[in-house]
Amino acid sequence: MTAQLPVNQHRSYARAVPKPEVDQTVPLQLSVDRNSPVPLYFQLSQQLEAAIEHGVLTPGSLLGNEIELAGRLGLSRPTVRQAIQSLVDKGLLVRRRGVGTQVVHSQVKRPLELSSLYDDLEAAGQRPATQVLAHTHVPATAEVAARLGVGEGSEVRCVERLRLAHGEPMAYLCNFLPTGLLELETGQLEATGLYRLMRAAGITLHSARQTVGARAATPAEAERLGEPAGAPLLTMQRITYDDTGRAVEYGTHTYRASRYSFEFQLLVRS
Amino acid sequence: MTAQLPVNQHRSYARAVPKPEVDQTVPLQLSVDRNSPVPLYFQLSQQLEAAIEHGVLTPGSLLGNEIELAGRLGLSRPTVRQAIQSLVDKGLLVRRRGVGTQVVHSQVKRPLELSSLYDDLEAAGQRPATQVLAHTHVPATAEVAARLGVGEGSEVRCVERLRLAHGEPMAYLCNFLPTGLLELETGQLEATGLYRLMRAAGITLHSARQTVGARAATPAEAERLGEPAGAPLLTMQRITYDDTGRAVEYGTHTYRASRYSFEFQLLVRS
DNA sequence: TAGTGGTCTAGACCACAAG
DNA sequence: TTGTGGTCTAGACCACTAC
Repeated sequence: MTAQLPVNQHRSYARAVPKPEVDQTVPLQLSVDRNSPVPLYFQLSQQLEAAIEHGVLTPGSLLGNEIELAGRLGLSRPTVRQAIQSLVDKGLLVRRRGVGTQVVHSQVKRPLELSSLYDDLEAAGQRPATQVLAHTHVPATAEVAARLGVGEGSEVRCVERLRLAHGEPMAYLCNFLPTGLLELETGQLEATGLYRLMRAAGITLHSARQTVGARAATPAEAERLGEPAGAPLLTMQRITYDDTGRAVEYGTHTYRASRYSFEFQLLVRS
Repeated sequence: MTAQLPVNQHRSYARAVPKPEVDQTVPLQLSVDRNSPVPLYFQLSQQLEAAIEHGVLTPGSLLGNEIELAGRLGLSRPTVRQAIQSLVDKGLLVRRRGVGTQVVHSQVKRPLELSSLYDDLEAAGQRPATQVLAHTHVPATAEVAARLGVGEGSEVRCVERLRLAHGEPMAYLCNFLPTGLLELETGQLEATGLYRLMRAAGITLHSARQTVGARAATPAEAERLGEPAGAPLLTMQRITYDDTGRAVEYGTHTYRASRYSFEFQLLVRS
């Protein structure tokens, strides 16, 4: 099924509260395949997202109203709304009652993801490497037990790693995991990131609580990361939960502040 | 309208992949007021959220199925689904096809909000105060112009503030705003936070891009914040956008790492 | 096989914004 | 007044899970 969607372009102008102004209409090719196993609303939202990404739907442009769009595609209005809503949730579209649905103006990227240092480095073309400094089972200290929700003194897995990029140390990672959660080989830990291994083991990561701070490096930390003594370090502690709410990982990480910073996109909850 | 909702309690046990186990049933009081202007799905989601918050719905417990719940409350299934979905989006519930809807196990708090240092301090009972060090209009440097999406050299508002708690400096805040966006009195800036003033001026904050890092304090910065020279500082840069996608604020902040850290909750996008 | 959530329809009425 | 999104209904069929 295929439809030509007229898109009303909007040219913004300097003003405290800009009003939408309709300038022209651009045809937008949309279609859904009812024989596909992909849900119809998802097909539509992906096409709209691609159109926004590729600039076919320009920032500020108005989508046609939902009823007409549904009619053109042969879908019901709730289905079209579901597609649009998913993009509103991603921050790509804004709805205004009595006005319409507009493409957001800014270069909004992705909402914050549960970031993996390994993936971040790889995406930045930094060729990450990992040295496993220690991989043991230890009794949980009071702090670790509280974070992981296990009994104090019960056995937990402890992994200490040094993450490098281009052969230079970037961060020191210390992680604790409940025993029995997954099999972990030291070789695997040197080849990829912890989150990938957990996902591959069938663990569905759901949420995490993070604390980011800074402090001066101790002599041992400075030595480990190749920084001068007293250099500023970026610190991150994180507890990660799976979809049943169990804590599946507690980590204490220190990053060379001269080499790394956290960047993320926030959406204001409405 | 009132209904008794039976809740199947779930007792978890140590296991790599825990299965739900039904132990007992707890009645849950739910009702909706059809004469209220508050949407029905919202009334329901608020009551469910309160029940989770207060421990009436315990972590791991199963909600009854959607059809039955709809019948008990005299609502349609899509309305009940909308209520449940909003809590799933908040990370409070998890749905599993063929199983049911469960309360998440962990102490998941709020998803990440666009944080305001002023509000954070106030919520922590720290009695925040602000010193306005400068409040001027200046030509935009290339960096500020790029961040705010205005022409280089065009006039922008510049605000420099020192944020204190209990009379102690906590952070140095330097912000740039497009001119004409809102009226700002120095007195207002000393009484509350910038975000509150922007919201009060009718600006709908929508998203922000943040970078968090660390570095050693310069002598001037150390002096300003009452830290020794070379002390580690936590730095944050932020561009905030409104719902039309315009950049409405660009800020460069430095925090005393000994006094402040960022804490936030992440939900893994699914 | 039975029960669950996932998806979808074809309507309806209302609240809000704009002209 | 007109048009938009916001909410709601009463069904339907399907996919997945557990027994």
